[in-house]
Amino acid sequence: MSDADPGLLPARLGYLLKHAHLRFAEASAQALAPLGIDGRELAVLAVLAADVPLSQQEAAKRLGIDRTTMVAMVDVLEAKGLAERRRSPEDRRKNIVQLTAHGQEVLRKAEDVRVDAERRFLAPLPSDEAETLLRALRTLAISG
Amino acid sequence: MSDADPGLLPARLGYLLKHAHLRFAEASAQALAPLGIDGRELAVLAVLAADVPLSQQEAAKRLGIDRTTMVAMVDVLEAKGLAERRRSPEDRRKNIVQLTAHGQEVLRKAEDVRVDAERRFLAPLPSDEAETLLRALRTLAISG
DNA sequence: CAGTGATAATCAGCTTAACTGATAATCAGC
DNA sequence: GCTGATTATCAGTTAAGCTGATTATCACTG
Repeated sequence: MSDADPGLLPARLGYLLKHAHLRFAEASAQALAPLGIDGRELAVLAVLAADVPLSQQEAAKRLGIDRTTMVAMVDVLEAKGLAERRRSPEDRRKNIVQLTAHGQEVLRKAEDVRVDAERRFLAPLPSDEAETLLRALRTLAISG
Repeated sequence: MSDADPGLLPARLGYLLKHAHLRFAEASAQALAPLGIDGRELAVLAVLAADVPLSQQEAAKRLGIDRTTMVAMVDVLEAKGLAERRRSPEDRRKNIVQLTAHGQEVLRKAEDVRVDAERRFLAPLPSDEAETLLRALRTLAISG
């Protein structure tokens, strides 16, 4: 979606949140493209890298995404050789999903890329304003 | 999409922007529901209420949405009796879209509802923080 | 004033990201 | 060993947006 003419819209909170997100998502996607993943895949990789190995449904819950969406995400991560399913020995209904060595490597690089993309995206703001933005978003996004 | 467990995610800008937007969109949709419109329709109504009458494509540009999306939006607004198409006398390719009396009435009420929904959504923030948030979002969303 | 190219609205169809609901395998408790 | 819950999966649906083609109209050029 392209950007609107400036007019009455900049006053609308919904518009601002939506377009700030769209802009960041685009910047982030561009930055991650050389690594062959997108922002959603990075988020899944990061969650799967938790100290404790997670089943698909546990990982989905941590990410706030649907169980069926997680199936598709793991499908693509597996196809890219970044993660692997294996049946849990204790509960054979569960798939434990773990990063491959390659997946860990990509995650490491991708986190650097993400941090840098966030820094660049926030660069137009004075640093105290950027901090306040993050704090406010945390309040609003996380059961605020 | 439901919310995630708090964990490493709150640090991620993309996650915060996305979920802040989702939360507000939901609150806004609920608040507007009694008026029979959603946030996108309200935005279109507001743009169409501009002093100068607009063609579909002009309105679409101001909103930053696609021309074909605007066709569908005007379809539903017309079906709800909130707006009307008429051929422009000067350029018969263009549809001038104008609010009906009912559309203006709904717009007036809906703007009050929106302002109130924004106020309530931002209520968890100290007021200086809310102001900074809006300023920062404006910078980031509008060609920042 | 006929012909050519651009522009406005529309339509059909595609894409993406999410969802719901159903199914098969497995587990836990009685 | 049954019965009911839970896991992953699949099929199909929804929503918002897009692209590309079509039709009508306009503006310009010769």
